Amino acid sequence: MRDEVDDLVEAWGRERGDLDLAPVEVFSRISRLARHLDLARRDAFTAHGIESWEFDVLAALRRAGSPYELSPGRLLRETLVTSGTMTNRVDRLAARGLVERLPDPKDRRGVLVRLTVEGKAAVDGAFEALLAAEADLLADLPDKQRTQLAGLLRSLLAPFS
Amino acid sequence: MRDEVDDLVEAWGRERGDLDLAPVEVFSRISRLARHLDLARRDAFTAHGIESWEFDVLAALRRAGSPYELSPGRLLRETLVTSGTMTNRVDRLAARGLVERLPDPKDRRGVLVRLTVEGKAAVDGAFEALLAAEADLLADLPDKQRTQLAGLLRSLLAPFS
DNA sequence: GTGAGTTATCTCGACATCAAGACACATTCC
DNA sequence: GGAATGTGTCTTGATGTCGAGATAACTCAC
Repeated sequence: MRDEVDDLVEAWGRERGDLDLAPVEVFSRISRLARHLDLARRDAFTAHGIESWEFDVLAALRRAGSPYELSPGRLLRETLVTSGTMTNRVDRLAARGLVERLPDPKDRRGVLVRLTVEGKAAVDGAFEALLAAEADLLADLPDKQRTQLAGLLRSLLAPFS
Repeated sequence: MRDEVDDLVEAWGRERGDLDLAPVEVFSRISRLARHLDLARRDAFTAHGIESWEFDVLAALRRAGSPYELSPGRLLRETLVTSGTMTNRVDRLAARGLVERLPDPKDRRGVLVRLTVEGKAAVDGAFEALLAAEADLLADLPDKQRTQLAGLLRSLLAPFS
């Protein structure tokens, strides 16, 4: 079975036969899979009326557990965006009624972002759709190989933690 | 060895123990690795005075082989951006002297974008730096496992081609 | 050849993001 | 208690991208 990256490596090999292209075989596939996954996510979420960036924020709140509250600062560290972006995102999510802003009782500078009942329903539905879409992409890979793949990816990712 | 995704899966498991989170073990790692790789690319390219988007365009031209010419349309299909973006990118690359625009002798509507000598030198240097950075990320993974990983990723990616 | 439909590129307005800085409040140390 | 420093959030301006539309030129059937 051949994929896009085999073509890419072949083209580079023709032009730069002096270089060891083994890293490309791994990382170019990771980049491309990430791009395809983004599209699959977008589709799965669109069916539930939310967008990817909305899911990222709502999911962080959902994972925090009841009462589903986090500070904007914590949210931006979880989602790896800047503070300006997070202000904008929370504004729009609040306008849609999926989250609400509360004053932090412990710190008068602070704010807490809390998932509403509607927000919880939205993120739960979207997450189930995402899992279904991802399971689909994995359908052809036997369990044993999937586990092996997860393990290999973990050892690449672990140094970053 | 534990990574960020183990924490993520654990958190979801606490909240949604009813769901099979196996797909997350694969795809969340792929997304995160892609993000880390982007940062590593940025660093490697910065040392050579170019940016990631510049590399994407220059590399497509470089891979095409001598005389290093492609149409804007072909370039946007290779790099997956829209036409407005490509016009902007070619403008800026031409202003920096890394590419030049030529009329297409075969089609008077058309334009060819050609790598200059400076552009070729820039992309070759940047590609070597990228390979070195990627090889670094793979340093701890034995050859055999790297090959195995590439193979598993290929079987995930192949359906998209 | 002429006209309809297609293809290639560029232009332009809208928008989300980023990065830097402003502002308010907390905390610490003297 | 008061000054200096730290922390948390929001505001602002610049930038790159997208997407729709405009223009020019090609192709093919008649």
